[in-house]
Amino acid sequence: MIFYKPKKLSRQFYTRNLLFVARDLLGKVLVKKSGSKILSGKIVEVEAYHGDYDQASHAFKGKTNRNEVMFNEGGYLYVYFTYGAHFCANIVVGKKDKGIAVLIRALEPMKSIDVMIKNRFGRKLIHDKEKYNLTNGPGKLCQACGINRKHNGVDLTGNEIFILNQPKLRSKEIGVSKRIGITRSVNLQWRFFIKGNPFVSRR
DNA sequence: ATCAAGATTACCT
DNA sequence: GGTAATCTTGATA
Repeated sequence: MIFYKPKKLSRQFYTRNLLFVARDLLGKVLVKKSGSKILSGKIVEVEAYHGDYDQASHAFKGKTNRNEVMFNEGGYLYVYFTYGAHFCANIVVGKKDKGIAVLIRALEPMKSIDVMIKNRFGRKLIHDKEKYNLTNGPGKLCQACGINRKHNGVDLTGNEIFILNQPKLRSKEIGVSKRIGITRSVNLQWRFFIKGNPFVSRR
């Protein structure tokens, strides 16, 4: 039996090439401390956004009040509010002032699932299949984990929110597609997901 | 000051 | 598969 001791991802992990970081984030474990509880989930779906030549990126038109965290160096959390209702969480990637990030689109819940259920629905699960509706979307996973505007700019090398390393996936385990819900730069194949995972937002 | 768009979701047929 | 809900933001005047 081989034991794999998960270690927190370092600054160095995040400051690499965007598409490498995006793919490598699949299978890693997002951890958020919430009072005495520790919430966690495996990252099963992500999308890459680049500030320079990607018109779908919030950073494409340069730095604004909303997106300024995207211009940090890699390893910070960029959280934005959209459609009057939802927060979405991104991992800032690359060097300072680049405006590069990876959107976390879906998690497979692991720890404190009871808290996620309460955050999402305010009640216990009625149908067993509802567990697949907890964190299978960028807004849903933020609601489940209690991620909101006050987490914008959090340093992922700190202790409040961080990501644990896991063994790298084989490329045959990773699916690739166009990104979802955008209207510009739609042809970039910058969505990555774990093939066959039931918590991915769209099958 | 006003306005249109939005990296979504839930609910409808 | 279609669409209403809801409000912040950035752009324009």
